Amino acid sequence: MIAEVIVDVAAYPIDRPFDYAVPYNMQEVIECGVRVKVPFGPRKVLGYVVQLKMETDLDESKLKPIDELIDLEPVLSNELLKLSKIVARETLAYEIDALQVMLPAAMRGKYEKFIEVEELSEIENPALVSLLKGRTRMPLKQVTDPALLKIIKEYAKEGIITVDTAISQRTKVKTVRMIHIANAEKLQAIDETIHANAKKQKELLEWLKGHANETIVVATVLRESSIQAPVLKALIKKGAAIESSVETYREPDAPKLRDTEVPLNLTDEQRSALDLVNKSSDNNTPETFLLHGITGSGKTEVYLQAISHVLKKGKEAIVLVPEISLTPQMTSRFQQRFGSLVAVMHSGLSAGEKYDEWRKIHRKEVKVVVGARSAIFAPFENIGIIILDEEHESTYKQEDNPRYHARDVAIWRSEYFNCPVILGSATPSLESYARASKGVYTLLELSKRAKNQELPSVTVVDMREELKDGNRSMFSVPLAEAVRIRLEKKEQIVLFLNKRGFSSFVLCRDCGTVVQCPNCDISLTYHRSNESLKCHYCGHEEVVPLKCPECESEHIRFFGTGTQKAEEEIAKLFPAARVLRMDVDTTRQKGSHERILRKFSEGGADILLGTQMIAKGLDFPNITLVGVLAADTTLHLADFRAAEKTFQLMTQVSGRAGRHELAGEVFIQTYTPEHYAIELAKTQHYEPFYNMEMGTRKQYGYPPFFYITLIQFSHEDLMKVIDYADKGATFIKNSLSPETFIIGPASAAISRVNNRYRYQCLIKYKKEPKLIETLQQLIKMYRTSWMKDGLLMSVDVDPSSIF
DNA sequence: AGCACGCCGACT
DNA sequence: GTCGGCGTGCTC
Repeated sequence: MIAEVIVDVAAYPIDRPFDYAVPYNMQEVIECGVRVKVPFGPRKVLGYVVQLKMETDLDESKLKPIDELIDLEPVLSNELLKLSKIVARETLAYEIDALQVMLPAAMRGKYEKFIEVEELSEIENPALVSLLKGRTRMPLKQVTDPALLKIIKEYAKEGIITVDTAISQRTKVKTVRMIHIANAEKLQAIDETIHANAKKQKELLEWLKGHANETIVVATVLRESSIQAPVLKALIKKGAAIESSVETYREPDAPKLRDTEVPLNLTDEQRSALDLVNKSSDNNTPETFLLHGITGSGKTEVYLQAISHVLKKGKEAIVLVPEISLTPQMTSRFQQRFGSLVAVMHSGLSAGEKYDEWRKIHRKEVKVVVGARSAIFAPFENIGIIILDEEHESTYKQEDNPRYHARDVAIWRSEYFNCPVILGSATPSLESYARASKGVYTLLELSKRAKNQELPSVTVVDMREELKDGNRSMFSVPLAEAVRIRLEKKEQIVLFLNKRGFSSFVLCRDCGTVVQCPNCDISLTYHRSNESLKCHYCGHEEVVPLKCPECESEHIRFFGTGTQKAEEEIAKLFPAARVLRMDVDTTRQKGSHERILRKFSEGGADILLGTQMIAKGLDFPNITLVGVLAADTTLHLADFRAAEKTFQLMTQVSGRAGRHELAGEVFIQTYTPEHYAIELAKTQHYEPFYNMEMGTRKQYGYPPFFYITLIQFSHEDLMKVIDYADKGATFIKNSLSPETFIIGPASAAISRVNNRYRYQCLIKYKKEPKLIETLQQLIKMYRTSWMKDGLLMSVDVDPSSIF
């Protein structure tokens, strides 16, 4: 028997299956989808069995045998193996990367070299003898002296020492030690053999007698009997109990309320949406629905009941949410409805916890997984529904290899399992809404809020007028007044500012110099906490200059605002207000996210000030005012999705206000109130924005009218990057159809990062059957020759941003 | 990617 | 004379 194995080596010529002989003793147990340890050249590596066969094109006597089976059961189903091939091809990634992304990081191979000595007496070197301490096997990394390494090499040549690579998981299965206590007669018999002096043993034995035939965790036994471990050990030796290790899970410590929530009554709109989804699931059709529901319209309830429906049929469900909204508020709702049938996967879990959640899914102990992007690869084998909440979020696109989009994977899996997909959003991506309009997806509309509350009233404040009136604060007069009123009424306020830190740049008022990063083509950001200037791209950090580095003027000023500065200004304007700041800097610690939100929900603060991360999912009854301090920050990015992102953000943020009994009010401060993304966010009507934005996209040839692929080049040498970018663009031009547009190559928006010059090239196409093949050839040229010259190139099919 | 093999300068 | 520098080439 022969196994095709994809080995854990990400390199161009290795990106294909290698054939291995399956030793006789493995033939009965080996299956596709198990991990194996195989010899590869002079070393041992981890690999995935992707195919079993009886014949090979190679000289069969040259095949090496598989060294070891790492799994007895497949960790990847045939469906996932098939999917990995597609993901690798469509995203132009290595197949090994596509395989690894489907499994928790804990299961990736950890390699450790060991030296093994057959006959210790043959080792004469005293340093090595003392290091071995009588062991015949020790980790090679314990040898630090380079001279000794050389000696080991020599011993290895002579065959006295062998070097062996151990491959293990990064994180092990957690086990607890348990004992099974013998029956009463046996305990009595042992009792009679124990000497009367052994008081502690007698004491423990009495305790054990009270628990005859039971299986108990060792730690519990010791605690409850107040006896030390050695005593128990002695009794185990005498046969009073049998000790064993039992696999267990690391329980994420989030408080779990289970099975306590019941389905809510549905509105007519929710009901008809649910009926359509259930019908498609009953008919086993792989239909994709776009659930377009305004904020507060109760999309989650539709998800919950659609899941209920498929669970009743014995099928499983995957729910994806953006990482940022994977708050306890969201996940506990699923746990309350489905109890212990839910596994949760998010970045806050440790590697071990993620691994445990994965094992629960793999063993079919749960039926629902709620998680971020990578949960789309949950190892279910009978999926009944897949849901992507906030489907427009760019976090569904992975930014490194394999650059897959969870939405594409969801649709592929739904076709395999013949089940529906729900894409849910208040502000769908243009791509999805366009597909729904064309009938590719089925559009479901929720146009009313579930509790019939009014949408909050939105006021756009023109900050140019404020400036003219002499208000140079970051709070306009109307917003400041509104804040003051809420503070008086003891209602809560959310303030949104899409920029962390303090100031965005440092400018000399005499010569106009902006302090730049020495390695990148970008200005430095001022951080108040340690009085430094930082580059957010390469990590460069320097002290704040007191004089302009160009003209030595002392008139240096900080411009732009971040959350840190906003916090200070609030303190000045409203000294009595209690403020909670929530951004990357205040949520770095594990659990701080939850802590801040809990404090706010318990009324521990009046104002929640934050970035992106407060835009979604918050649902607190007492929030009646939302203020967007600067709506323009996302609007002027050099990206075709800038307007869409801004509209989505404004709508999402506004949706935080007045979700319950109290009416909500929203203020949006901007320097460009006439821009349609802001103008139309006022009414929070999606359709007019969609129509407007579609016009722009059509005019400039962007998605959804064209597909796009972005190719980025970078090199330390400006001339070389231009040269290679030209070569690449020319190659693509010559290979693709004449209807396809090649934009560039042109310098990237940030033309230099970390001392590397950046160029990029955009491919726009409507239909391009040869795209993947062409890109494969381009990558081949890059990997076989250009890379050696110091070039870095990346290919991103359907990039989330071209910035 | 690693690792071994192989062919040329500065040291015991 | 040897140790070791990293160029080149292969991995079932």
